[in-house]
Amino acid sequence: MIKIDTSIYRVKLFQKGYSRQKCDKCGSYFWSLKKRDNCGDAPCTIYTFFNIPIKRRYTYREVHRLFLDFFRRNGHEVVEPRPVVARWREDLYLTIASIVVFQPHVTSGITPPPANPLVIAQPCIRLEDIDNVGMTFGRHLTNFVMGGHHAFNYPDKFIYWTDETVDYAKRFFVEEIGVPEDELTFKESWWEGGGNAGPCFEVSVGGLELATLVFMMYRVEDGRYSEIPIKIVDTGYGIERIAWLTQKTPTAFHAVYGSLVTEFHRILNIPEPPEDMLRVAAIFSAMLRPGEESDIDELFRLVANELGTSFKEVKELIKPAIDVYALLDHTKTIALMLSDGIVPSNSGEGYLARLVIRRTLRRLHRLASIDLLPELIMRQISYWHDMYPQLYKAKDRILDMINIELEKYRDVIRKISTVATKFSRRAPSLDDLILLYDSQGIPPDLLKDELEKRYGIVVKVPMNFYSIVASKHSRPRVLKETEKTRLPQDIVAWASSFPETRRLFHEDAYIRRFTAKVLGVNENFIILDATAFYPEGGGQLGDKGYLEINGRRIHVVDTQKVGNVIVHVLESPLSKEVEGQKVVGEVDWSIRYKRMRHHTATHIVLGAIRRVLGDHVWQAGAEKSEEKARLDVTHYKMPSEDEIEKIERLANTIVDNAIPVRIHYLPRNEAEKIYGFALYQGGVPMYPIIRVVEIPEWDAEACFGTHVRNTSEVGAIKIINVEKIADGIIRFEFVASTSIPSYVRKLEAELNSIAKQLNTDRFTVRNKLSSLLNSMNELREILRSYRAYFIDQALKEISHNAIDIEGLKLAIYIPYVRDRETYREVLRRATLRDPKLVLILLTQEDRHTYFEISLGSEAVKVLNAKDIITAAISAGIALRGGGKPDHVSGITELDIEHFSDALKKLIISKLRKQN
RNA sequence: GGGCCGGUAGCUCAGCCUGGAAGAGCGCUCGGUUGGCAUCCGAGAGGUCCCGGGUUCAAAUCCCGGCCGGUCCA
Repeated sequence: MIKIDTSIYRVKLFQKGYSRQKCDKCGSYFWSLKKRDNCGDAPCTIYTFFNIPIKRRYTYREVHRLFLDFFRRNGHEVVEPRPVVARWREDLYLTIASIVVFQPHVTSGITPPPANPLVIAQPCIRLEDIDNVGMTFGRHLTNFVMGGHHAFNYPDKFIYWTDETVDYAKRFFVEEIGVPEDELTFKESWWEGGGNAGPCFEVSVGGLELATLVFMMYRVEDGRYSEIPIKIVDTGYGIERIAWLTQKTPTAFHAVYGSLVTEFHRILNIPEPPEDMLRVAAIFSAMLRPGEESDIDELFRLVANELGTSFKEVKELIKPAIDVYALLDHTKTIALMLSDGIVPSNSGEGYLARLVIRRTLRRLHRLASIDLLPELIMRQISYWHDMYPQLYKAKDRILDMINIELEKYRDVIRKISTVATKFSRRAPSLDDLILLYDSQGIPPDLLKDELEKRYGIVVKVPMNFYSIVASKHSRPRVLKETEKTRLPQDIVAWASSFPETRRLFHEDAYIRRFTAKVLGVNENFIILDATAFYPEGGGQLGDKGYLEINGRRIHVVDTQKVGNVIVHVLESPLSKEVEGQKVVGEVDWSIRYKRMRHHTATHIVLGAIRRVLGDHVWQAGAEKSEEKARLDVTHYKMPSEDEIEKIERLANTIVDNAIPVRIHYLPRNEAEKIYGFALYQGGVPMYPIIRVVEIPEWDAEACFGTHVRNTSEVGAIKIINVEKIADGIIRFEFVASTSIPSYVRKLEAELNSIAKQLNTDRFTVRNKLSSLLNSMNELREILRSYRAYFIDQALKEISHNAIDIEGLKLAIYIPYVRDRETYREVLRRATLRDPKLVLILLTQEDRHTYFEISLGSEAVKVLNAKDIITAAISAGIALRGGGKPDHVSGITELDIEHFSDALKKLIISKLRKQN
């Protein structure tokens, strides 16, 4: 934070009897009508709001309405809330605050706000404090509605600033909610987030922070602060907390979830704690410091003291109730995330959904049964259907996804029992536990329970286990993939100094030949004042073709863009002298036209997939080349053959219907209003005006690419491959138009070459193959009997040739078939049959002799095969090898005859020495 | 996006650290035992140790690259 002029906190309201005071506990400065010891915010105080008289009780929904109405009456336009998945942001997955709705386009000045000033009640999801939810009786939640009134002050247009903002807060709380004014405290503070910062007030009543009033006025870059031209009033009112304040229920969960609290208790078969106990606990819960888990026991102790009961009784009643509160919160968050189109996955935003689901299942598993999850979610869906109609609409899909996640979790539970047997003797170390959680998702507490139950083994799981795990992971930036250029750094810098290139391909996608002026040349990169060459973007590759300069023809091998400047990549460097001259360019039309058709085909296919699989389908990546198109989408399971066929058929219907493709330019706010955020399938453009490519009543996307005029030009669409590339992401590959024959030709060529290898034609290849397989099986049978016969003969030969030496038998075996599997079998059987046998196998290989020596079980007692090798080496024989006492193998430079003689001598002398 | 774990018989997995003749249980086939319910005994079939390179006399095992699955973190 930077040193700021604290006079910004001296707003007009405070002249009416407020005084600036310092908190005894945290040392912060705050403003209040009344003299106080502390800042009035948890954890500096316990909750006293239960004793503050408030005009009346308001339900959660009433507070919601009251908030919007108050600011509407005071000149703010009500703006519709957005999904909890931040589709319009490249750098954030979830909507974590109301201001997120206006970042970065409005806050950076690219787009005007939809209204100014405005008010919004934005559902938000924040997962940072997920472990504290429940424990703090509702101070922490993973989902909440942030009421925000915002004003954007431009240098030439001032709306309002600190005085009015603080005054609105006072009036809302005092006049609308009915809080006695002397109970309000305004704490001076500092806010930072999302690259912006500014001073703020935290508004509290009786220990409960109800609103934050931020005056966003700095940009933060590398720790440096600079003032921004747009000064933004960014406020956040906690609708849940305000409802809690007026209702004075023991917890915020009672105020928000009403009858669901009792329902959840009943379904989970967990008794509700007596209200007086709960209330005492709630009052002290203000002092809980999140993250300090020992605090929770301290809380139970305080409550037990206050009520004169035992610690044990308090803990046994309150602890399970805390779990119920967490489940109330988590199940609603899950429903919201899934209904807004998140698909659970092991990476990307889908992981965030899985994270909440896994935490919920872990708790359910410990408390009751994971099978209850679908029912709990269903209760949330029906309880909230008035505020969130999308929940009910997505009901079937939500349950489908939940059931898939349940099945995955059951796998984990099954794994626990397998893993537990590994630790039947030895308790797992901390490292073991971390490895198991990290790599297999096995929660340590569940393994601990299993081991204690089954083997009585005591396992210690440290309190801060999960933070130990988290600290083991590196943390790269939270950025989604941003558009990257394939140009060298210095070329990017060079190119950005040029004016915007006129985009002829947008004026008319069918322009192939054009005239333009050369603005700049740098080695083999060239920039023109206008071009019909499409630069890579939106998954469509950069154009190829050629430029004619002074009668010379130079190939363009690629086209890229740097901001609004288009850079042509030439095959060879060009002299700077051509700058200022006229050139004629021609786009390689055969490639470009195929790409255009694949691009339009991609929009058609996406529309078809969304209709067949559902609205949760979102583009996760795409590439369009001349030979095929690739489209990755979010979906929770592999589509069936049926669904794929349906998609293909539907897509081709759109082609056959010959629908004109419309392209229009719309201001961002208007485009979003008409088409929704589904516009941003391929990414979010950073422009005030959006280029919308629309296939009427089928698909509309913000898109930079070139498209055909009419869907019929796509010709036809053939899906050629569908695969799961990550959990929750399905890849579709398809070909369109005149690329289909080349695809078919490739298939034919493949089939023909197979047929040719099988010495047949492609129509009889199947028969040929099955007859080949048959004869292979027959041969295998015949081979088996030959091997048996061969082994039998070899065994006879060996026992016939074996000579007696010093109480053992020695045989040399030189197989005349090169079949390792067979002569290994000979070695094994021979030594098994005759325990006194020492069997030497020798074969001649390219440049050396390969040998194996096998000993029977009796022979091993007097002779070690490894010793034979060492003895041979010390006798000067060049050989390399090794093995076990009863079997060695190796190679030698000696030929078979000399080597076998030498070995024989060595073995005999060795045995003699021993006797 | 990054880290970690795994891929061996139809299934569940051991073996890998420390290289040396591919294993167990279940299932399957056959024979016996048993009135039946996960009966018992014996015999047998079943393998691209994920794929491709490398190191080595020798690779399921060690090294490199890839594919597939899982999982954690952002």
